[in-house]
Amino acid sequence: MNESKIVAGLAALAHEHRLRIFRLLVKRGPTGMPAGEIAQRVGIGPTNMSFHLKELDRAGLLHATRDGRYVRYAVHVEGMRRLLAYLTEDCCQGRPELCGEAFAAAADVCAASKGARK
Amino acid sequence: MNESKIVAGLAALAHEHRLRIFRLLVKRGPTGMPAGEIAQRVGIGPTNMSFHLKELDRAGLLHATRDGRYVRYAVHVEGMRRLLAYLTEDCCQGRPELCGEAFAAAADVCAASKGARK
DNA sequence: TGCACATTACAATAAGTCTTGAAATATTGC
DNA sequence: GCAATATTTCAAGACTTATTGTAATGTGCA
Repeated sequence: MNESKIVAGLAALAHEHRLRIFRLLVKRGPTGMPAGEIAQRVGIGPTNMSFHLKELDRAGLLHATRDGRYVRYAVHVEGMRRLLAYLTEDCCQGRPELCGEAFAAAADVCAASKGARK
Repeated sequence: MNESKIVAGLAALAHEHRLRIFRLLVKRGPTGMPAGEIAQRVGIGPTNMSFHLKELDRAGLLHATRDGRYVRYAVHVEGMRRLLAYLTEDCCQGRPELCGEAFAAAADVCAASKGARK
């Protein structure tokens, strides 16, 4: 995975409105939500919303599909996964005895989300 | 966890040099590394390095400890964990049947890192 | 076709971030 | 105390990003 793509993904999320958009769509799941409804919930104008959605799309974190006169946006899960993976990759030189319990908490977060799936 | 702290954390990582610094220190583990050595490996000057380390520190992703005439920087694991947790929180309205296998991959990444610990 | 609604593109201004060098601070060993 | 090394602070300039209004595009329906 390309470093600059990861930077783009992080930069896309590093904004109050875009983070809210992203989390809203993470919660919503693959159904997604039309741009206008997102704008209403996040509380910003349509021009500004379009700008931010484009940023998230370009970063590979959302994808857009036209649905009649609406455009629905939904989370792009694979893009999200890559981001999380990149940040934790090769922790402690691959020798976990060096970090001990350091990453246990991080692992547990994800284990919990996995548990919630079934 | 405060939204603006998460934004600060993501913004801190959303930069080529800072992402390299962070990953370098994730790989290194809790031992950390002196600022000068980080600068050398990442290939930027000391002034600029100090600027970026301060950003990561302020965002709660690193912590600094003085070690003689050096200052060692190491990953702040709890800050990192909060960031990852926030992004995946409440996926699919807590009803995983909505996203199906969507987040399995993300969970597996972390499960793998957990597996690597023992 | 023509009107209404949803979204995007463009342009301008405002605001924030990155990089650099020179100077300041902290620590060690003589 | 003084010189050497490590790191940080400060200030200036270049660069990038966010916001806003207005205009354009795309779609559905009468």
